[in-house]
Amino acid sequence: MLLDEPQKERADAARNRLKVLAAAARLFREKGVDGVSMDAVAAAAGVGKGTLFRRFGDKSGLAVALLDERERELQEAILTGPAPLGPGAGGAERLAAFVEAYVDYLLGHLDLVRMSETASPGARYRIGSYRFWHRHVTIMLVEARPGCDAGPLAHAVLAALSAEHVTALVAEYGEARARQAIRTLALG
Amino acid sequence: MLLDEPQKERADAARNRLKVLAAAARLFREKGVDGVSMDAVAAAAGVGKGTLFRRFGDKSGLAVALLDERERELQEAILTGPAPLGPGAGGAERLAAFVEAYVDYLLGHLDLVRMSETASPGARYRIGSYRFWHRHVTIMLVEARPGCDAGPLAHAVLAALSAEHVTALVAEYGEARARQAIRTLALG
DNA sequence: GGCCTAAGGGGACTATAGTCCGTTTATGTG
DNA sequence: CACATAAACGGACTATAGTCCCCTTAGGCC
Repeated sequence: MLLDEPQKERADAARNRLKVLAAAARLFREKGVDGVSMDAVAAAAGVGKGTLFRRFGDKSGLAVALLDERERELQEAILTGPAPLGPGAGGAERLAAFVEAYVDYLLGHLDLVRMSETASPGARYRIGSYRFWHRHVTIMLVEARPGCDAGPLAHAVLAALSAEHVTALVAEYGEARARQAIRTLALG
Repeated sequence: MLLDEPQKERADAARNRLKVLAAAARLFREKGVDGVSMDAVAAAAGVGKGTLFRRFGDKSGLAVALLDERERELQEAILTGPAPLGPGAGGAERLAAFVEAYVDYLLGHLDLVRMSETASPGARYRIGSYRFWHRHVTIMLVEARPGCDAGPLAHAVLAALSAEHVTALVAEYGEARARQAIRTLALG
């Protein structure tokens, strides 16, 4: 028994998972996130639709899997990286650093994040990483603004960081001004 | 030529429009907004699918049409009603009154608003009423917080009022605390 | 009233997400 | 190595949003 595989995954399953991720990444790059159907992903990966859905649940699950590595980097940086994003700085400063880093991440993968958040109603709030961001922002807010109702306020901050909202801001004001506006928000 | 019908609508078209709205309102009330297909609406109204889509564009268009009357009431109250919602009060006070009134409207029709905002990607920002709310909030912010970047900030306030976000807040904290949190937000 | 035309009507058709279930296969066990 | 079994596979099937285009009809005009 290998210690780094707590949940055993059958060899063919692992192979197919990699084939699907590679095919999906390539298709999305070539044709854009919209304009690629799940059938097309399955065909390009050389697997059946059943396999695709069994493994990733739905279209947003596929997007989440493709974003996974980038998300983990950001989460690592928050948990154990250098200040001000990581531990060591004050709540307000860490919060500002998080928003900055999250916007970088978001603008680099806007379409994919959008797909992960909007594929099904309420999908955004069920993704594991959303709960991570929410928890982090809540803790930073408690430190930065003692006495505020941090839980709901953290949701509001994240609402301004939703792919849907940021997409609209970028379309209306351009990337630079949109970024500045979001930055201002988190500090206010 | 009737003066209150600037765009002439044929008699059969008007009849069918009313039949569809009545059938949709009934079905949504009986079975919930999810769980009613456009086919079902067309069948219940006794019209073809083509007619349904020709008239309302898509599912979010149907939701918008059903919400139209309530929205217009709120818009009237803002434009010509008594203060503090209508003209006469200061920007901060009017903004708070708007948020309060909007949350009332939203919680009363959460599923329908949600459908109008999420039926297609970016739908929310294309609806006429969104632009009305945005314009109003922007003007109130300019008055309440001179020098702020009011346009993007107004979008952020409205992001916290999206059906998706409010649905999540209500699910997590209950209606009373969610309402209080949103109220606090707009003032902060 | 009869005609003409543009708007309206309707249902077959397409595209796509997601489900179901009979078949295949990887892998542990004797 | 043969076998058992649980997991994985895959493609036919369903549900539903939205499109297309041919047919019907309202209503202006003589």
